[in-house]
Amino acid sequence: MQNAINYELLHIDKNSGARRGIIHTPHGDIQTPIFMPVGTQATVKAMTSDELKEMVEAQIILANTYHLFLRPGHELVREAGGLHKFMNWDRPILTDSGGFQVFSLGALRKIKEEGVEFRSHLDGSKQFISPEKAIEIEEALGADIIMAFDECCPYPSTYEYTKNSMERTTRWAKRCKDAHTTDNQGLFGIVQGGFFKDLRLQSVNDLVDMDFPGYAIGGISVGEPKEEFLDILNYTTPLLPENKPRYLMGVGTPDYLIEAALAGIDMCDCVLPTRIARHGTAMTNHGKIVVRNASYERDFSPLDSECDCYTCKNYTRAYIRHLINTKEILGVRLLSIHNLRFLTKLMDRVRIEIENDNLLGFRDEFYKNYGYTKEDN
RNA sequence: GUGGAUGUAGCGUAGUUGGUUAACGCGUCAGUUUGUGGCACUGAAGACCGUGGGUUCGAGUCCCAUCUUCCACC
Repeated sequence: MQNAINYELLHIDKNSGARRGIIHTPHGDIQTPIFMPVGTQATVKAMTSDELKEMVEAQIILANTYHLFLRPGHELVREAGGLHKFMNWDRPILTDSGGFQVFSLGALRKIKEEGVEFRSHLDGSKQFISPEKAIEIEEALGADIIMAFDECCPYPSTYEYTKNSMERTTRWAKRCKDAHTTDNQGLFGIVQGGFFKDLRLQSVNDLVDMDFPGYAIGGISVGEPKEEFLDILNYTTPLLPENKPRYLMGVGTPDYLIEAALAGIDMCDCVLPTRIARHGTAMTNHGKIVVRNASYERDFSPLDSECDCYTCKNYTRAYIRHLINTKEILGVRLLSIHNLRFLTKLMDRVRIEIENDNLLGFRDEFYKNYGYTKEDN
């Protein structure tokens, strides 16, 4: 079976582990490192496809298996012609498997070897997702990159719990691979093992033996101190094969994205830019600003004077504050455009700095402007 | 003019038979948010309880007067 997903390594930063590359997918190429906006329910909240392409310049977006399975149902999406057609997005899509919901639904689920029993957050009905079921759903959705069904351990978890969970995730990864039938989708394995290096090493080795077209690091950025995040990130990433894409799940903030790239990560995703946009916060080169605060009431300057996005070129902080405080949907849209553009632009810059072997230098410069040190969050 | 209601935070209200720091919603102010369960969550400031007397150990609560606003009647 020919791989749907192929990674082309272009350059490695001489002063760090950072790498510049291209991921070839059935819906086009992705320049890496890349930040991927999250569109859980087949929509990056408040954004049209055209806005994502023209204003944000997103190269790939995410959607979620669990949510689309519950509503509208994967069979309906299949009938619609797959996610790309359904949501009018012709660039690459990645679907998360529902593994994160094993973690985030907490009390609403029961984990067994066979799979996970969920109680639907919508109507309380019992639902069951196994590795085979997750793949069936993901194949119906039709994303370019599909994720194995895993368990994301909470922080902190005991060694024993983490080990059992990680080994089960590995068995599930094998079952996902066996269940996977399509040849136009690349199935990525997910490295677990919590905050224990020997478990991370074991997870990587077991998954690499299965030969996936790409690997993700899951189970970090779940509430741990930044130091522990960096420790596991910098330990785990170099263990992954050089000729496959590496995806760090659930990151994040500008500093985490830069650290991830430095470690040799190619892809990241996070709800943060769109979520904080909906709650009235903007990311800028000088730190985040809570634009709904009174200090911006008469601030007629753009969110970020160095930003070239649609929002910053056309609207002021005072106006966006007014929109957010009056709960006008345009406020959410303008902030979402800005925050997403801010991160895609940040990653554009990261790619250039890698080509110049200067990502470390850029990190220090960025941290200085952003107003925090390497140790801060 | 007569009778009846009404007055508690910026706004709208709750405050049992009188009993510690007068409650709630909205608003205001600030903080949180990392493979989005819900999309919000957490916290703070803000009230001489219309005013003046009185009863009582103690009054937002009871009594008297007065003012405000509203309703009905003349």
